Amino acid sequence: MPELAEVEYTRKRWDVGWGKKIESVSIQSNARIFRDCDIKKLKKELTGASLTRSESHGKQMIFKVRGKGWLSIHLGMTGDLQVKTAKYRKEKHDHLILRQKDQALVLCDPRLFGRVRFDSGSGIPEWWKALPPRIDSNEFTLALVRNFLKRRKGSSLKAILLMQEAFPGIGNWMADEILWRCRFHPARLGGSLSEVEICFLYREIRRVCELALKYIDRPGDKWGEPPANWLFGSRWQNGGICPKSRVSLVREVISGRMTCWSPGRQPLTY
DNA sequence: CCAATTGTTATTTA
DNA sequence: ATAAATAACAATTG
Repeated sequence: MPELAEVEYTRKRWDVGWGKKIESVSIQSNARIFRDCDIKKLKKELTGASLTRSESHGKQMIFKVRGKGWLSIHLGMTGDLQVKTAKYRKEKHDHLILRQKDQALVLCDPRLFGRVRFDSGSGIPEWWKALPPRIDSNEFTLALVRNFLKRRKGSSLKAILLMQEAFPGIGNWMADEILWRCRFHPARLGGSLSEVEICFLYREIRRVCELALKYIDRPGDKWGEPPANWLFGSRWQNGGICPKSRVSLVREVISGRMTCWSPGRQPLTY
């Protein structure tokens, strides 16, 4: 479910717990999301500590645990962070609950594709520093995109945009949105783009990320939605209409992922 | 019972 | 050997 902007929104949900002591920690210890994690250590280090700051990077989130280390969370497909009252009772898919005096910080994840880890030490973990350049940073350059397309010249554009080692935070709906704006068929191969088309792709990747944050990551109990003239609002229901060309949208599996595209503006021509 | 799900990764195929 | 495709992971919903 969550892509770059939804992750950023969700990360901030726990901001209300900053600096407040974690009185107790409850963990569903056999959950798959802890597969990279020493659960006993996690519980020991979090109990009595407090969170002091956090950030996100693509689909990853990290929380600083004062004096102890770093808690990081990937939400997978169905993960969510919530804030409940102090008396909240654990529900079926809750896996980590940080209980504070006046509230409970809850991680729930029905499908368990998420991932939790804990790193000791005061400096941010090495693996975090080694993440690929954020799409909104100066290090995310046209040359980076050009080289990556060349390296993956035999893969579809759809598959390429989903590769987190180059496009951290882009997921299924954002990939479709970018290709729809560029007017590229999602099955086109990475090696088929002209220099001008690569520039186009680069620009729309940056723009969709920037605008997704603007529309989705806004204050309130629920994240926002992009405007009605995006593909986003029409892509899920069958028989959706392309907001630009007014043609019926197609939903089909491309490179193993359900993909929505518009025959009215995304021809499969090179 | 069958199909489908906004993510990642191990395994298989080419 | 590499790159790309596919299956698998788990749980729920239509």
